[in-house]
Amino acid sequence: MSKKPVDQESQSDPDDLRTFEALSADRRKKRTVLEDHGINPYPSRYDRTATTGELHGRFEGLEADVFTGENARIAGRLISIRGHGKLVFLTLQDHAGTIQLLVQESKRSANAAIVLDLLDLGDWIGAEGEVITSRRGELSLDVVELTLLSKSLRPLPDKWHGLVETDTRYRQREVDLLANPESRRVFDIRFKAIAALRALMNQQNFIEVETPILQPQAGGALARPFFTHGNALDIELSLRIAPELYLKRLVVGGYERVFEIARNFRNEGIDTRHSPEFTSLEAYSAFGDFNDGMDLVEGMVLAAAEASIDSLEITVGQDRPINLAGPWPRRKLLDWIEELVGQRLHPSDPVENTRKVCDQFDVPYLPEWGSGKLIFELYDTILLSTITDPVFVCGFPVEVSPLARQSNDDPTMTDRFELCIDAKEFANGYSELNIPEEQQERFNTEAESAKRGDAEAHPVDAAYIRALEYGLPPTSGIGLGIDRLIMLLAGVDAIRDVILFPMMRPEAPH
RNA sequence: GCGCCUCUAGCUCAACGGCAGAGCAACGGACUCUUAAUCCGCAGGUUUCGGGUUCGAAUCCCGAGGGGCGCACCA
Repeated sequence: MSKKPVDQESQSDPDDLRTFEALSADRRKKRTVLEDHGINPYPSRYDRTATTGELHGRFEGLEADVFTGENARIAGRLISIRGHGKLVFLTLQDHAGTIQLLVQESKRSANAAIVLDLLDLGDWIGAEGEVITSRRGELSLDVVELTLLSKSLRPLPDKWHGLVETDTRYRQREVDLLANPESRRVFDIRFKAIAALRALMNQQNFIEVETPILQPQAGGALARPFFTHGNALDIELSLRIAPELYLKRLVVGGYERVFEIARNFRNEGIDTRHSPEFTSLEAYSAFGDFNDGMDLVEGMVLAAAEASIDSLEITVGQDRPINLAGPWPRRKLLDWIEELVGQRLHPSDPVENTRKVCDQFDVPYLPEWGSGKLIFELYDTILLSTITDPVFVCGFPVEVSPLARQSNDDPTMTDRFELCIDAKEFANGYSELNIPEEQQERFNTEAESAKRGDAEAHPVDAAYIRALEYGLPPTSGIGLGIDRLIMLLAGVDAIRDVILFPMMRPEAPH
């Protein structure tokens, strides 16, 4: 053995390496030193007297270099340190925002000096002192006492760039939230919008209910479900794809106005606008029809916008301005299609004719689809993409609406609408089909397509038919896609940016 | 499912066939008004993983894994 390896060995002393392990070890070591000073790095509680938001609210507009004479105790995460020898500036972040701590050697306690010396970015701390403004005029706490509330053992992301990698942002949302203000902004919009929707529904006398997520048979929408197994009953269960059928059974039971903010699960593709797990708000209201549904949806979206962003002007992505100002136009689907393709189409048309139009516009189709489904495909591919500002598209073929009531003047069409904004569907609603025999027939038709291999056909639901036989009043039903609404309000393009913990492949073991 | 792109220090990014670098964070030091503080110093790497080509690979090729974006299905 030569001398060289010995030198290398001493240089690779773990204490000297600045690898992640060493960064973390530094912090553990500081924690130990704190304990040596008799300081508990994980105290059980802290009495704060104010939040950053309260302080900024109360003392906004003070001149520079003001001593208010008022003491405060605040708590939060340490996100920045700017040292000047005997004077140190800290930035503390709590749920409401940030505030500057000014720690002067001449003012701080002996304990505060020890804690200050052993702090790391990311630590949770409590600070007590006088509310002042700095010479530059920034509201600050002139710190007398510093308390460590919880030691952070991992280094924070770059304070300027934050956490950028989408993979890590989604997998470790807690880090994304603590490091990226933009991410917090998006979720604040989400929580405010949902709270506003709840408040609106309560105010309109809707009862909030909960219906099964584990169901013997998933219905209420056309989608592929997830399956699981229930051990106790030894049965196969589906995760719900929509709460619709159970909610209408509650209307049968006498709850005239019900709604549910429902997590739905669909075993389908993941992309920027689809998540296997997503949230919808469905509401059912006895004695109304689909026109009432449109009124309700418009009110919901406007209330959510007002509460969360206080604006009806939105820019989505880089450059897609949307104006939410109502009232929103209500346009008949068949009229609009006629404008786009240059001829009047109808579900009762011979299917060859409708196929010809689809060919003309490069809209692909399957041989078993009738004219109604083909018209819907034309809507989905060539009409939807032209929409920017909100519009209700009204009147959909029976063939693609197995749970909607037939129009009074046209048995091949239903009283159904979709709300479209920015080339996406946001809400769906209709006058509910409440004639048991007719519903049974619709189910039978769906069962036939299932037999032909359509994995998304609506299953026959005997319990639902039985419920209808007890009598469902005329009912207006709507479903609003919450995630897409939040995307719109926050102006983001990816559904995973509005879901706290989106579904990801499990992390690879190290 | 198919195609394209991507993975480099804890974080954000360079280097694109020729010694693996910077900023932030860290560590040591100076500093009582900074706020992306500043200044001096020091350190930090299995370039996602496994093969291959080459005198030489972060770089080129093949494969695996993670992620992203399109297309298809769906809301």
